[in-house]
Amino acid sequence: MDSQLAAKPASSYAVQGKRERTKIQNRTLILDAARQVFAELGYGATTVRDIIRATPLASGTFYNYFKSKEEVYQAIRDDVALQIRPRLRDERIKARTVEEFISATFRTFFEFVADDHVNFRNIRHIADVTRVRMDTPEVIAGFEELREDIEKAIKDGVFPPVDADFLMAAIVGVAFEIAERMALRSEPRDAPAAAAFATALFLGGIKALPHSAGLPGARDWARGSA
Amino acid sequence: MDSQLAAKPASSYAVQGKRERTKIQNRTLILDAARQVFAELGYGATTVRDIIRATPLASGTFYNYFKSKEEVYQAIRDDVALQIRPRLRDERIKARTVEEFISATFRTFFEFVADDHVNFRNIRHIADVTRVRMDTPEVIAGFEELREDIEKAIKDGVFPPVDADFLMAAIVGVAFEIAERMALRSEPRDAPAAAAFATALFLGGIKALPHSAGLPGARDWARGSA
DNA sequence: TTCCGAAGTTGACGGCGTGTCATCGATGGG
DNA sequence: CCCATCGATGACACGCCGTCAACTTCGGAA
Repeated sequence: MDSQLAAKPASSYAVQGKRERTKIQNRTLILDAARQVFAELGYGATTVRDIIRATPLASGTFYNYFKSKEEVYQAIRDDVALQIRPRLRDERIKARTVEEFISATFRTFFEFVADDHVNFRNIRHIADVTRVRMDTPEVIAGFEELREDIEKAIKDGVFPPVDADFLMAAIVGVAFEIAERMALRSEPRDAPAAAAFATALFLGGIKALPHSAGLPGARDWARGSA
Repeated sequence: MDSQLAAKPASSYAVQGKRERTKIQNRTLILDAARQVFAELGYGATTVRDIIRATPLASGTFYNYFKSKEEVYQAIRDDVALQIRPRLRDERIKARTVEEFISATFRTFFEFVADDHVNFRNIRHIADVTRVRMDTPEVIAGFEELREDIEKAIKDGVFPPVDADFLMAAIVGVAFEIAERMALRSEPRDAPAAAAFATALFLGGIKALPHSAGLPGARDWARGSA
């Protein structure tokens, strides 16, 4: 999307023209302001105007970078997803046992969340009472990576033949919901405790899961395509 | 659309004054229109004006019943929560074993979701790509009921002494996430399969959970009160 | 039956956020 | 040094928001 790979010929690698630099700077300006304002007002109450007002830019400029506040939010979430997905995948690929697979997944996730003081915590702490969770396509892609890795682990005999789709959903649900509870508890965040809990739950649980030999009906995840 | 029912005195017992009847009717009119419009446009894109336009009422009337579209949404969600909470609680109170507790919880929940063609499915099927989940106070109260019941079960020796808060979060996370996957799969909804999966996971998992004798740090759920 | 105060509905209005676009200043290749 | 192009700017037209004075309807009292 953005990127420094403008690949001029043999140029030194970071000194783009002023045009490109301002572009990156403005985008960053908007994203930082958005994080700030989302945290202050909550996602729902925030307007595009609130965001640009927290910026030296003019209102029209916003629309050169994003179509709406939703898109800004997605960009922020996608940032996080793109940071954490490779780490998770690396850990899972290394796993040779169920224990390693599950434990690495949860440890990585909860450590990341506990360390992340910018995105996760602030944005989810919405004003008033209602909670909101929004999964962007990039995040959903992370879920599907997890499912694929589970399917591969089953094929390799690391996992018993369970319903990979449901297992993925269960892991995701537990990860997010416990992360929320962990964040609610007083500082400092005890990521290892959260990881230990979730890991134990699944290690014990997976053994007990129904072995779906043929995965009846589990193959047809209705693709989003309407 | 009314008229000859003017007969007041000798009528059956539920015929309140016209004032009260219209009030109920208007509220219902708005809620039904909202369900409709949310399903059509998605929650985010819907405006209060869209809702009243799907109604014979004037825009000002809306605000005699709700403060905002958020409040309408909450009312819809709360309806669902208030329907399902007593059922869940009844089932859990009857439980004499871990197995009964977990199994009843998931069966009740997934059956409810599978049967509910009005609220759950339509509203959650937001346009485009992003998914949204919003928990109203009434829903959150349901979560806390579950936690209380777990705590009671621990005290009664039905459950091992685990972290009730995390266990509640895990159950909630799995329930919602698997419900979503179940809804994505092709008709008909296989609630028993979903319930079987989730139940097995937790039955196996709870045995393996760390026995938090003193629940270090688990006592201080930061209350929402700011 | 008639009357009147209270309850509730109506839609126009001022204020604000939205997304667009003509204008203009800055940039950088020739 | 010049000027074509890129992108920032902010005014504008439009629509939604929440309010409120005027009006309609209801129902109790005489």
